[in-house]
Amino acid sequence: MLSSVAIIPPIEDKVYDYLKDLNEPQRQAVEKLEGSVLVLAGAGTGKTRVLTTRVAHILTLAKAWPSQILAVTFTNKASHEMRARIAHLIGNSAEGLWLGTFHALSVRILRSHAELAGLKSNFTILDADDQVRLVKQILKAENIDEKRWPPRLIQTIISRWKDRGYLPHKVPEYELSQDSANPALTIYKIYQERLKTLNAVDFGDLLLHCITIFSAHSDVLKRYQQQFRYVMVDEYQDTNVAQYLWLRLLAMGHNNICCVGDDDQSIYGWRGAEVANILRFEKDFPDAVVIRLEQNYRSTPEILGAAAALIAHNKDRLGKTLWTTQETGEKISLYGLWDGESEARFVGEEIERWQRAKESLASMAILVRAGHQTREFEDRLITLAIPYRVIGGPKFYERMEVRDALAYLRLIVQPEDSLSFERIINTPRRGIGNSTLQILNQFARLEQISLVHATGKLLGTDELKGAAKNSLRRFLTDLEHWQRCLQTMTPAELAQMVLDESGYTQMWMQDKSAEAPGRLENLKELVSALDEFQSLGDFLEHVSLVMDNNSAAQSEAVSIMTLHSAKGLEFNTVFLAGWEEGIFPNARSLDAEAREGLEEERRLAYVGLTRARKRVYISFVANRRLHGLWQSSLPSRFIDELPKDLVDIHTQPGLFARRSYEEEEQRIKKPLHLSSSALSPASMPRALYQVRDRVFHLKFGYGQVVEVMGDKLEVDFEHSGLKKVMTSFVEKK
DNA sequence: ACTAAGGCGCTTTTT
DNA sequence: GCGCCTTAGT
Repeated sequence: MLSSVAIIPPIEDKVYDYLKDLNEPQRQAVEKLEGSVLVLAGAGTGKTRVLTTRVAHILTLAKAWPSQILAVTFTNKASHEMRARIAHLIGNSAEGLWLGTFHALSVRILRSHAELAGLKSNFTILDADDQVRLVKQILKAENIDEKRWPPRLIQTIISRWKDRGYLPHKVPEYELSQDSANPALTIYKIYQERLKTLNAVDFGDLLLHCITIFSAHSDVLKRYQQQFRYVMVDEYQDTNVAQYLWLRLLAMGHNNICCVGDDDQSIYGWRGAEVANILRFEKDFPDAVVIRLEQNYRSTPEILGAAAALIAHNKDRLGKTLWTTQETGEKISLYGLWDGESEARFVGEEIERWQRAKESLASMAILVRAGHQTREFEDRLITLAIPYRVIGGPKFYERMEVRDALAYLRLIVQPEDSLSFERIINTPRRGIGNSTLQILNQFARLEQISLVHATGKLLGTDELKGAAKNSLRRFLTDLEHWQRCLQTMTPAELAQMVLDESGYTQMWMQDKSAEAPGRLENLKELVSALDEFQSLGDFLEHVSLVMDNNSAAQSEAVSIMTLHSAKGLEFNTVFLAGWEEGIFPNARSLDAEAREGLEEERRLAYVGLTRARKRVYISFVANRRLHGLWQSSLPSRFIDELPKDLVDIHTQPGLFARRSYEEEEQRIKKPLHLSSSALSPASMPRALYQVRDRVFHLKFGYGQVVEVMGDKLEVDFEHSGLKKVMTSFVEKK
């Protein structure tokens, strides 16, 4: 397992060149190799550079072999980037590094000790979609009302528990007290059992199984602890508890751990990330040294000043102040507009303006809070014939036809994978309907065997009737045939054959819909992607872990994406659109845990601002169509948090003349903003409200009318409780 | 077993 | 406004 690659002896006068290019704190972070180090790296301060240089430094000083370095990232993209940059610094002597995402590294460990977790080493990795389907099955089997307990919700609860390191028997009491009827824990237990029979794991399990193995088998743990002399972690603010535990266990041997992160850019709390991990670092690692990287190499002083003032409103932060030697630049441009359409038109015009000024389209980005907001901008850019790309859209491996094809392949490699069986047993149509599937499922459950196995057994009985029986027999014969070909054919050949023989290709060829040609195209692409792999197994693992977006960098195009996907990127010109209360900060983030939610939204705003090198536009509108209904909206409170002297306001005073958000709430009776004018779509004839009506409010979210008092309503909001609101601020749903 | 129509819900997303 | 998912109807 240890790499046998020799370290190339350093050429004396070239050795430390890489240190000369670093600023003082960066150099400290690179040279402080022993003990625990937390590098607080603000946006644009060169954190990737520090990490890669550090790895290079360890290897150059021959402090460790590549295989003794564990470098963990959060995304595949980041780990590829890091690998490339290390290779650039020191050449191929970096081969053998344990560099990858938490999940990829966990798979590597888990495959070699699968039996200790009750798995076979060819286990499948389920994605979120598979998980939901599994939960759904369990809900059905347990006769639990799917309306009351949506599978999606249960899946999220289970995943959050896993994020925090809770196996079913470890879920603490207080987690359950909320609703005594909450079936999540019951489902969780069954879910884990089902995973075992499926010889499958979900993403959370990858970490948890490792932790369990390490805790139960000290010899295994010790081996890894001795191996990893130096541990490095990128984006530490995004780690969850399970990842923290995993790291601690592995780093405890030599106690040389270096975590790089930025608490101000922690935006994945809703996914289980714990800012607390970074806030507590000094307590968790007692001898810890904290190094702050505060010199920013990206943005103008105006942008940094605005970002700093904004983020200063957060309480839970370690605090740092970004500075730059850059010359004065442009102020933040703030635009208030009438509605979403005019906002899109405005952004389009500015893009054209900068394009004429010889700015590259690729250096511009439109950042929005939620995915659905991209559409208005897409529409506009299409009419203007400005090339654009939407980042983070539907991914190749998430497309229906690709998932179907993968299900076939997974079933061949791992016949226990009953989820895949169910997915494709009637795709294309084979006359296997719900009733047949029910019989199979019942039998499989009873006998504790896989669906494939159950099908085989049932074919020898009279349980199954004519047509269904025949096509099932046919399917099993095909499957066996394909399995035999595993040895003799290349993965690509096999896949092509499977798609043809199963009738799947034909199914799409006969389909007259507009998407069909594209789907066939995708299937072709899938087959050709297989060419690069030695075995089907290798490929399937690649797919489940490395859901690479593969959006080949089309050169000249404006980027449109959510603020979340923008983290880590930078652009000359950044348009921050839709800065309105309820949208950004988003209403749903506010109601759950008001302060934490708001602070995370503010960090998102901070991430947005700090993406820009030269200039930032912020825009908000007075009227927005949301869920098909017109809503009047207030400018985001974040706008008030920007220093007035760094902002150019291009807006009628009426649209912006507002002191503070709280004041506005008080004065809600005579709102100043334009939407109260008679021309506003929001003031068009309004539905009369009745008790028990379901309503939506931009700030408070969804709720039910409790009392109607003229133009005021008392509403019981789902997350914010009882509130009195004006009818003009809610919409009937 | 399959299709068409109606209801509901609706932030962010990587692994 | 739209897409997904369930249900009812053939």
